Amino acid sequence: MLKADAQATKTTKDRIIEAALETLKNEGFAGASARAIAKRGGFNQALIFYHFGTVNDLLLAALDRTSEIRMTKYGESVKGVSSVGEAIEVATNLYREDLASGHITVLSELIAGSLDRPDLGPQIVERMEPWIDLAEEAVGKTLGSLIGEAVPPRTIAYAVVALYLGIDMLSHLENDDARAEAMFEAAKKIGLLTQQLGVS
Amino acid sequence: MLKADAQATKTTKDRIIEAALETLKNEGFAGASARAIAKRGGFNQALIFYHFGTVNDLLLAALDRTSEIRMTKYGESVKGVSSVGEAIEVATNLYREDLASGHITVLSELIAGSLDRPDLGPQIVERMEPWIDLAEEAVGKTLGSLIGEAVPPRTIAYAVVALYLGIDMLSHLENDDARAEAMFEAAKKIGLLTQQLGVS
Amino acid sequence: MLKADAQATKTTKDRIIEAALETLKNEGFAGASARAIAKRGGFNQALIFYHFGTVNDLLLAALDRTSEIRMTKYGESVKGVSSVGEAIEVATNLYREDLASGHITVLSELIAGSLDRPDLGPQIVERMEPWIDLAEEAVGKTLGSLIGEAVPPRTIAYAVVALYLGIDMLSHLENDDARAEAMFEAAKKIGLLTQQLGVS
Amino acid sequence: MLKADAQATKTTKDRIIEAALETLKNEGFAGASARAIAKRGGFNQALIFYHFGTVNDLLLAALDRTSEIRMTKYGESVKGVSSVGEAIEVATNLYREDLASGHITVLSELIAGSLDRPDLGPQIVERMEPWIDLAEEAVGKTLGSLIGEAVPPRTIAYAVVALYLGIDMLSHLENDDARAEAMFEAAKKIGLLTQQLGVS
DNA sequence: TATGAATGAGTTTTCATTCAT
DNA sequence: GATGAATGAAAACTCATTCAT
Repeated sequence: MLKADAQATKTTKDRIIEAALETLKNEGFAGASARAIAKRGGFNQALIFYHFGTVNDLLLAALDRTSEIRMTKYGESVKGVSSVGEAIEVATNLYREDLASGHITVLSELIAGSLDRPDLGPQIVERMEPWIDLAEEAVGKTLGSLIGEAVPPRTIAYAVVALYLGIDMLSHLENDDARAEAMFEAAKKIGLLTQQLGVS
Repeated sequence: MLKADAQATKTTKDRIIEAALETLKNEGFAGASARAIAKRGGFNQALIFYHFGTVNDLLLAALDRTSEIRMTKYGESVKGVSSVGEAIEVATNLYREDLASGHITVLSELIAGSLDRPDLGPQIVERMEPWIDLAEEAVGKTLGSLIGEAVPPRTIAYAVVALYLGIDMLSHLENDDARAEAMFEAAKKIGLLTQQLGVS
Repeated sequence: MLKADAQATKTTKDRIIEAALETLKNEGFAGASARAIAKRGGFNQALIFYHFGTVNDLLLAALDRTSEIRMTKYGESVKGVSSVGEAIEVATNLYREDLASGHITVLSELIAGSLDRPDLGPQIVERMEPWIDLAEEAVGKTLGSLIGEAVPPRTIAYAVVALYLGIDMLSHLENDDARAEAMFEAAKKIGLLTQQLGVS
Repeated sequence: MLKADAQATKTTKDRIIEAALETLKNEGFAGASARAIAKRGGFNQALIFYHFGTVNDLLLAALDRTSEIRMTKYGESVKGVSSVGEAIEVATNLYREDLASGHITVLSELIAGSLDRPDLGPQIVERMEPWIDLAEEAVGKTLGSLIGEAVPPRTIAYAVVALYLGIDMLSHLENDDARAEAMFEAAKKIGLLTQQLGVS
């Protein structure tokens, strides 16, 4: 197997994964059938099964891809954070990117779909862990002693992730990110307040 | 048609709606086919189309039913709230009921499914408005001037709803409400802190 | 449900079963797909699943049908048998009918197919029992003391059934029943011989 | 191409044929797809088409292989036979080997499958001839004048082959060779009887 | 009001086979 | 010789929906 071959393989798998991601973002879990994905990607349905075995496995591969990309960006962004204000700014920017790219939508659609396909559940949980770890790290960095003592950072991280999911769903539902923007603006203000008060 | 007939009709519609809710809770949007609903409810598939026209319309009727029930409880609970601490306690209790009853799951499944069936979207939005109104009312009652001036109550209400959705999804995904409980416990502590600090 | 309804139902199921039998006879187990059966019968594929659930279940229903018809004829024919000569004549006639009607072919195709679909096996075994019982009865009636003491009638019955299966397969394979006829002729002669010798 | 190459080729062809035989024995004709065979043998699907052109041709090659092996053993065993008793003993032993090795199963699965793939039929017939010849030879050696005059040995040979096929199918169907054993025991007794009576 | 029957398009997945390398 | 990739057709089965009764 030459390098050219390997690249060709990767390219096809990539095309399939990308088509799966696009389908998930645009038609949701219930619309992400092999046929729909193949049509969107312009390739033969059977290729999905050749390369991924089952639709479920393709969907998980798509989640992996999306997580990986997201994780890289998140990791970089979190590094420089040290205050609540910065954290909120970073979170806002990341969220905007996520909303635009559809990363969270993919996640929320898969979570919703996991009710119908129970074997998806544990695999999604597994793939979310590093993300929550990262959120926890960021929270730990910025949270002062007062709250930090009262509330474990991991719990806050979890709440942040939950909030992200919820905001993304509502934004998609309303086809409008005005409310999301309002929330981030509010978060900014609250962040400033807490800093002034010295709470954090 | 006598009253008895009308009641019989209502009873059948009720059975169908209940079966739809159960199916939505247990198998998700992707699993809520006419066949699956009819099987769960023990009635003929065709009844769904006779009474509701399409599966989509049944699903919306189910959302109506669930919203109505929830709204009644929420309205009652919100009445007596006047402090942040009380609000958090009430919210915690309501959430526990919601998680147990599956109300929010129905909602989040429908929101996720609305990507695949775009005509669902606006109708869900419409049905969510009163709920957000209620949350806004509760927030307005408890939020002090400081934050209240900085952040519109409706935005906070929106965030609360988003958080609810997200927590419910994660709890279902992990098949474990430990983290949700930890969040509510944390909220309680933060509520106490803010009261002590006089922020709210 | 009126009688007309019941009959209409029965008629459709009948048509499906008959199409399945024809397909099994003409295209074998490997060719008896839902599509092929529906095409032969001139009805919608989905009807098979509506009425029988799975293709396997339809195939078993077809075996039931064929067994039932065969059993009736066999039962009548066996009644009047008392000597080896008569038994062989009856067996010859029955075999000719079976070959013409394809009854045994259906059976042998299903047995062959049961290797691929293991759950078919036990259900075929079950359906064969009464047939072996009948053969045993016939053997018991005609076998004299000499052989009868040495060999249990059921074993001979089993051998007869096995021979039937084998002859049918070979006749179909060669698309020629000359050899089967030669065998029955030979059986006749041997029967006469044994009678002359007083063996049976 | 060197001898080493030729051998390598032969080895691969052998591996494919062996995998085909195993698949036929374990999953039947309907389960003997290129994919299933390749998986069982641990080689690439495409090799089947490279070496044999079509799946059908591989299946026939497998039949050739099995026939060849069987023929060698049968030929050796038949040589020493001279009485009915010996013949039955030899036949019993050969059958036991066949059942264990699956030789007859391969044959009966292909015969059953030939209904679906008519071009298989004549080729199987062709491959069976030498086997029937051998059975005829054995029958000729042991059958006395009395029956021998009345019934052509070839007809008896044919019946023996048919019986073998039928017994093998039933044994596989029931997953139990008790009845086959009972038959051979019975054959032994009948053989003794005929010898005592001087029939053969 | 209710239901069993029916259907055409859809679902996931496997099929035999080809092809470029 | 061998292989990974690719494909169009076919597999079993389900979908939402309609219709006659």
